[in-house]
Amino acid sequence: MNIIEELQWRGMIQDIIPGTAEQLNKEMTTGYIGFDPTADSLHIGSLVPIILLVHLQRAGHKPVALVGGATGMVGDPSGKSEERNLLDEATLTHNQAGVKAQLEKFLNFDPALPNAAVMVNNYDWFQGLSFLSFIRDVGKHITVNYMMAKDSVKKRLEGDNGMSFTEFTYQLVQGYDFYWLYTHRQCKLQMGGSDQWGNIVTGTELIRRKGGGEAFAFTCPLITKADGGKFGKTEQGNIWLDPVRTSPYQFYQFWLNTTDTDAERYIRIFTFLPPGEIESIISTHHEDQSARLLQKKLAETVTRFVHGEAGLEDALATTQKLFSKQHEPVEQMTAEDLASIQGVISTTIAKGLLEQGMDVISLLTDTAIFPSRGEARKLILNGGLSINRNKISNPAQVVGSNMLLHSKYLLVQKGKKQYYLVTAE
RNA sequence: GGGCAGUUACCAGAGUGGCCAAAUGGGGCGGACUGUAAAUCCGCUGUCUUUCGACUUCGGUGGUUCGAAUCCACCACUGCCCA
Repeated sequence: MNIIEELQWRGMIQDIIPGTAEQLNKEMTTGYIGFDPTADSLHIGSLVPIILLVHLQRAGHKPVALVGGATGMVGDPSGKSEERNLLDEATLTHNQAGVKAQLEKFLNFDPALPNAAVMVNNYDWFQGLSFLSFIRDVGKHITVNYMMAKDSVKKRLEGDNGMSFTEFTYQLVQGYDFYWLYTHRQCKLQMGGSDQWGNIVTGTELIRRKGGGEAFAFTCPLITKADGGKFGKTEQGNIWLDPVRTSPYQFYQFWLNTTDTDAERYIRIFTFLPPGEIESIISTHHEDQSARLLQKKLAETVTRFVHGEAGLEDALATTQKLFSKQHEPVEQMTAEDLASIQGVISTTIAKGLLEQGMDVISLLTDTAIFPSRGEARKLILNGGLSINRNKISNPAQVVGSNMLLHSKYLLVQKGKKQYYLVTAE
């Protein structure tokens, strides 16, 4: 299986320019993907492009990770129904640094390698480029008709939010990136999400018209959920790659909660397990779906990839403590068990308050487990709240220090899966 | 510059003087059932309050009125069309 065949098997190729596979078989090829610095951490959605670059490098090609310092200033209209807000320069600089630091963990930048990964920032070549020379040297080669035919543009013209000139220009800006990398770094391949196809093709077009060169590209389908919901979102918000924002435990839980149908697709996309192994895991899973072997393997593998062995161990240990003996009394957990729970949202409360006894609702809002008293009350009335695995059904319930486990902890559950550890101090 | 339309809760979108904390749908959260799955059914979804109820909200600011999301004036923003 060559790299393209493998990626096809994994369901990671949506559109592809003819000749791409041949180019990759022919010689070591430099390929790039752009990352937008819209936040100071990448999230799970960016994992796919990262994985594409890793596949590329594993196949012996040279990956280039482009941080979009310049494109981030413009705003990509692809897939957006509204004009984006522009980020200020300070935020962008900060975000670029964060994104860069994360990318460094996944690719091998060792300069001794012939196909060492490289990181570039398109701000470097845009910063000195004047508006006039851009429209003369770049804009001249692409017609407005061509640009308007793009889906991302068409949608916005049809919708009622309009589109600024700035966003309209985006595809040229990104197209120029490809051209620049083609001429300066012999980069012949661009990859990306399928929403990038239009931008990518503008790049290959520019390379062809302006330099008479040939460039290649393919895109990966956007990751969806079987139920049509947004991928990568939970009650807590986005799933980030930064362990400070999303702990390894929460990250692991995200994957573990994947539905059966999604898990079969995800394990191909998000892990590097060889096809044979994936097929055998899937068939074992079909024999006994309740064992959730597939989800466990997926969660384990992806967590290890992103957070390393130590992060995975924390995630597994916490999962074990919280879910494996769910029906046993919580008193069996030792103080060490509780103290070492990693990654669960934890808060503190003054011990004095508990000694006097406080009502549950105040406890829940004081610890920020709930933003409002009404919401806490409603959840209790709906039967969704437990403390120390005992359901609380009375909103007026008083919590005293006698409820503290090892005279220090309270294990609060919002629903079945969301745990909070409250420490009295 | 001119004309027209619009701005409502997380989103979409009703409401056009009191019955409006504001229909409906989606999303979200919770419960039951399960396998920390799916499907299904049920509840909740502005803040405070055990309940009654009180308070803040319908782009902004003023005004008319006993009473405004609803009427008027001005401002801001957005879209469409004409120049």
